[in-house]
Formats: sequence, structure tokens, C-alpha cells
Amino acid sequence: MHIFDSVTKTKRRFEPLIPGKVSLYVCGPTVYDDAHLGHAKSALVFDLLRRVLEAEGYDVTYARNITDIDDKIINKSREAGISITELTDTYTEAYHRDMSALGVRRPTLEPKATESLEAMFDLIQKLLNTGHAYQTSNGDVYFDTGSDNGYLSISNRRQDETDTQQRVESFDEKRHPADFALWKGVQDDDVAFDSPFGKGRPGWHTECSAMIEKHLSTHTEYAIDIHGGGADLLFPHHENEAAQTRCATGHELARYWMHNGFVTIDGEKMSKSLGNSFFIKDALKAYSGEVLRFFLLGTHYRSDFNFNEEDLLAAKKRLDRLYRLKKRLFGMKAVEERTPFQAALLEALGDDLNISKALALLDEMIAAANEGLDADPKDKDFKRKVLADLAYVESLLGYGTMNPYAYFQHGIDEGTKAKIEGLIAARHEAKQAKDFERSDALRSEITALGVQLMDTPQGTFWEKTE
RNA sequence: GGCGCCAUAGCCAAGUGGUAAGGCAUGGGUUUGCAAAACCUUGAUCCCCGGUUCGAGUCCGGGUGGCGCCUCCA
Repeated sequence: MHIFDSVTKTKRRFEPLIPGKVSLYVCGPTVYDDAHLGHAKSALVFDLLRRVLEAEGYDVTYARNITDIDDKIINKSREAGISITELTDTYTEAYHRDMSALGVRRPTLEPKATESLEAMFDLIQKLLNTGHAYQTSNGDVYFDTGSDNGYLSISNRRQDETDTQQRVESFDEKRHPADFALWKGVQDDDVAFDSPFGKGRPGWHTECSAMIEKHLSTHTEYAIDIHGGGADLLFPHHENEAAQTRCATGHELARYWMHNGFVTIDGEKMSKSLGNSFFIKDALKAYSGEVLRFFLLGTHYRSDFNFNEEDLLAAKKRLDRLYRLKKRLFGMKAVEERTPFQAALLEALGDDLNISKALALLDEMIAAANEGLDADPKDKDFKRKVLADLAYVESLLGYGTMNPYAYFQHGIDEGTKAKIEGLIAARHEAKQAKDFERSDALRSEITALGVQLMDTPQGTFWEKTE
């Protein structure tokens, strides 16, 4: 496996800190709203990474946090007039529902901020004890960036005069403008936790370092093997996490850093402030989760990804090819069998998740399978190999998990389905009687319902039209 | 202003310095009562200008054009 490390900006061979094991931490969502395409991209990329590492034989411990305490959450719960936990439970559940629809497997661990407070206290206390943090008169605890020799080594930034912009938590007792809050002291607020540093709430960056130390740390030169997240988190979020961990524990945070590119919509960045977020639950109304998975995972993870309907449709057609092949072999049981295709597929993905190369291999496999089935539809050995390859693709990439018939009928309601079946039966009778005029008329009627027919030796089937 | 990324056929998109994968769309063909699917076939010298090299999409320099981070953000 080779991974592009965004800190050294080079592709490096992956070597685990502990032989045979991989510790992977990815920044998860703040649960105050529905998940959007950006959340999906990140979750999908690291889901794929996890699958590839597992296919290579590693024992992967994958943690993705859930931030369930935050100013945005507090504000929204007040607006909505519901409790914090009611709000965060609702959106945590929604997040899980959406990710599961995209075929994203649940991580090994999903620590919540509110359940990791003790670990955060430990971290902050260590930083205070070693002089890397200080408390101000209003109860805030800040990380002293000036005390960390390694600060800015993750994002490769330079500390210059222009970097004097005020941070949100800016306060004039801060020693340096870049110092960030580990703990925000709160006096007159009921949404606060008791801590050794007084009543308050954790700063945004604190939880990740604390959780990593608590759940994943290998206690070697680096806390974990791989840390991932969206490219926008590189600075300041990951820089600050790394600083906390470095100063509190003496080891670096991660040996490899991976950042996925952004999802834009029609060329524009999708962000909360622009208000053009595209929710996954809305996309799922028109397309199956697997089509969205295939589309979002279709370009390299580090590239920016532009979401638009036209490209989505082209991606769906490409996935259709896989399901067409599945249809030809429908009903046959797959047996595990290693093939050169499978080895090549894993090798392609092992090269920093080169999905384009993997898909090219997949397309070639599909073409060869169709050709072979055309040449000799009864070759059992050949079919067995194809089925084994399809099963491998399903487990490694998560493509081909659906019933192929259901896949092509996605989006048609039950009533219409029954109507279509009735018309097909009538058309079948007309065809038997060689009344092609009537059979064509019936087909037009069926086509008008948004589906198309396919006559095969096994009977007539229908699919939803694009 | 500081730091950084990207620019390959109509569209999406790979590409260890040696004469450009794959998919969608398009045209032609085989098959089919018709149609669909499947299969065969059809197209780019890689933003521009210099340089290094026997040889560059692929390295270096300079442009032009997009975009991102520096503030909550996947």
C-alpha cells in the first residue's frame, strides 16, 4: 500500500507502527444538521481505505468521532426548542441512516465528545502542567502555540505578521493571536460541564487528540498510523490537534495524513455559509445509495469533486454495466476463488486508492465476462470465475450489492409496478398470437410509464428509463 | 497580502521521461419481429512560451486561466 501523505506531500509506502495492525482516525460530523455530500465524500473515501487495508490483511481499528457539543448545536437546540441530546440523537441517527444507504460500513469506534470529557481533562491538565497551556481570568484555557516548536509543521505554514487575524475565541489575555481555546469557561450558562478548570465547554480541537489518546494510541513514535479528514481541516484543525498531542504526550499524532478534496456543486464550493449544501437524504430520493456511492467515489479522493446531474447519470450508466452482467448470472451462487483480476484490482487501489485504474480494470473484466458468456453460455468454470470476481468487487468496492432487477427498477412505486406487470402479460399474449401491432401499441403504453422493456429468451423484463 | 492545488478528446477521468487507460455521449456494423442489452468499430500530441534531455503530458522557469486554506466547515 502506498499513501499520499499530505504533510510531506509525497506518496509513501505504508508501514504500520505495529505489524499487522492499522490505527485510523477520521474527523466525523458535528451533529446539528443533516449530512451533506461533503460528509458523504469523506466517509466514503475512508470507508474504501479501510476496506483496502483489510483486504491487504491488516487488522484495522477505525475511529470516527461524533461532535455532539458545540456552539452551533446549542444555538440550534434553542431555536428548535428541544434539548441538546434530543437534537444530537436525531442527527446522529440521520447520519448513520444516510451513510448506511451509501454502503459505508460503521467504524470500529464512534466516540462522542460528551462521553470523552475525562480524556479531554487529562489532555488539558497535561498541557497546563507542562506549560503548554494557560488559563485566563475568564476561565478559558488556551494552548500556547509559541511553546510548541513543531507548530505549523503539519500544514507547512509560516508564522508571519499577516497572521494576526482575530480568531473566534479571541481574547486580549491571549499570548499570541494563534493560540486556541482548549476549554471555554462559561459562567452564566446552563449548557456547561464541570471540569478541573471550572465550568465550561471544550474547544473544538480538544476532543480529537483526547479520543485518539484514549482509544487508539499505539504509544510509539506516533500515536496512530493514519489521520484523515476533509482538506479544509488541515488548518487550523489538524495543526492544532497535532500540537496538542505533541506537547501533551511527546509523540507525534499521525505517521500519515490523508485529506480528501472538496465537493463542489456546479463549480461552487458547498458550504454552510453559502447555503448551497446538498443533503444526502435529498439525493437519495432520486438515486439509489449505491449509484451515489459509485459517483462520489468515481474520481480520485484528493481531487475536488464537482457534483452535477449530467456526470451522475454517466456514472450510473457505468455502474449499470456491472448490474447487467449480474443479471446474466442471476441466481447463481458465488464461490470464493482468487483470480488475477482480483489481485490487479487490489494493487490498483493499493496505489493511494487509484480508483480510476480500478474502474478501468473492472470495465475490462465486465467486457471479458460478457464476451465469454456470448461465446459459450454454458461454460461453468468461466461463470464461476466471473461470479467470484463480482463477489470480490462487492466486498472491496461495495458495488453490486443489490438485486439486479431491483437495481434497474429503483424509483418506481408499487402501484405502477403492478400496472406494468399487467400490461406485459397482455403484450405477451399479443406476441404469442403474432399480433405485433397490438404488442407494439402495448409497449408504447408501458414506455409512457417511464420504463423500457427488454425481451430475452428468459422472458420480458422491464427497467426504469433514465 | 501569506500558503497551496489544478489545467489531458464534446463531457467525466487515469497516466514510474520513451511515442496518450477506462467510462459517458457520437457515427458505422453484428444480433433482434421491432426495440433494449451484449459484442465489434469510430476520435485527443495533453492551456501558452521558453529550457533540460537522444527523447517531456510527465522535470525546471515564466505566463494565462480556474480553485482552495488563512473565519464555522467533510
